[in-house]
Amino acid sequence: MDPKIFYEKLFAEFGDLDWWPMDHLYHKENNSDPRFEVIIGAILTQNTSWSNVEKTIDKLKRNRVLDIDSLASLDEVKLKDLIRSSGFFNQKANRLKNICKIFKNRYDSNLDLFFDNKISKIRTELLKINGIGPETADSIILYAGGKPIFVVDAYTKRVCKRIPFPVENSYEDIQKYFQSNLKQYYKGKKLTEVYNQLHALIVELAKNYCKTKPICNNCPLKKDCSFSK
DNA sequence: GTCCAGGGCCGTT
DNA sequence: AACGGCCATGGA
Repeated sequence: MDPKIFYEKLFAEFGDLDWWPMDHLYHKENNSDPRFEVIIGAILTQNTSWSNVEKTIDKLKRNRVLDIDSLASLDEVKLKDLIRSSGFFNQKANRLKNICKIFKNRYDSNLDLFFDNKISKIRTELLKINGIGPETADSIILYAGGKPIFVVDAYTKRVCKRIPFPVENSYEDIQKYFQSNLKQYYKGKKLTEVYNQLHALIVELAKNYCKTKPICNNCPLKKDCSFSK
């Protein structure tokens, strides 16, 4: 299936989502850096529903520790308790503290310094950090850094396998496939928005139709998909 | 009670 | 390189 048709059919079904997983965070009164909230959210939401993460983010805010320096120095046992609702709290607490220490020590707690680099350098840097794999790194680059990179998640892989698209089911291959195609089709448009939008559309598709147990009946891609046949 | 959620790490083959 | 076990809570 042509990625452009794919994009357009999903857009026709779900519309302009202007989807941003941490959207609500931007409209609440708080004096913290929204980019940092995105980074923390990206770690916390690993294999975890966002509703569970919201509780944690709110808790961190209420305790006024949702900033690099506070989390870097916060007692780990206390942190585990604060993030409990996000699951995997032992490893996540450890990883969060480690990440904050890195931003504090290497970038003087200044995210401008960190994001003021080329995407490839930022990505390499992120992937070296314990607890940050490809999807988390790319989410941080796209949503916190506002830089154009296409995020591949479990939903994307599932959909790619079922349609199917002519790519191997590896992260990098799928990412390159969509990036090169979308770049070509949407010259002139802001790639950050295109990648953001397509990811949002895929999530909607996967949540509503392309579930673990797919509901193919009214799927907008029924005619294009080989899975249900 | 069971399933699943927008992963990543580590040990084993 | 690929795969399985593991980590943990909360909502459907």
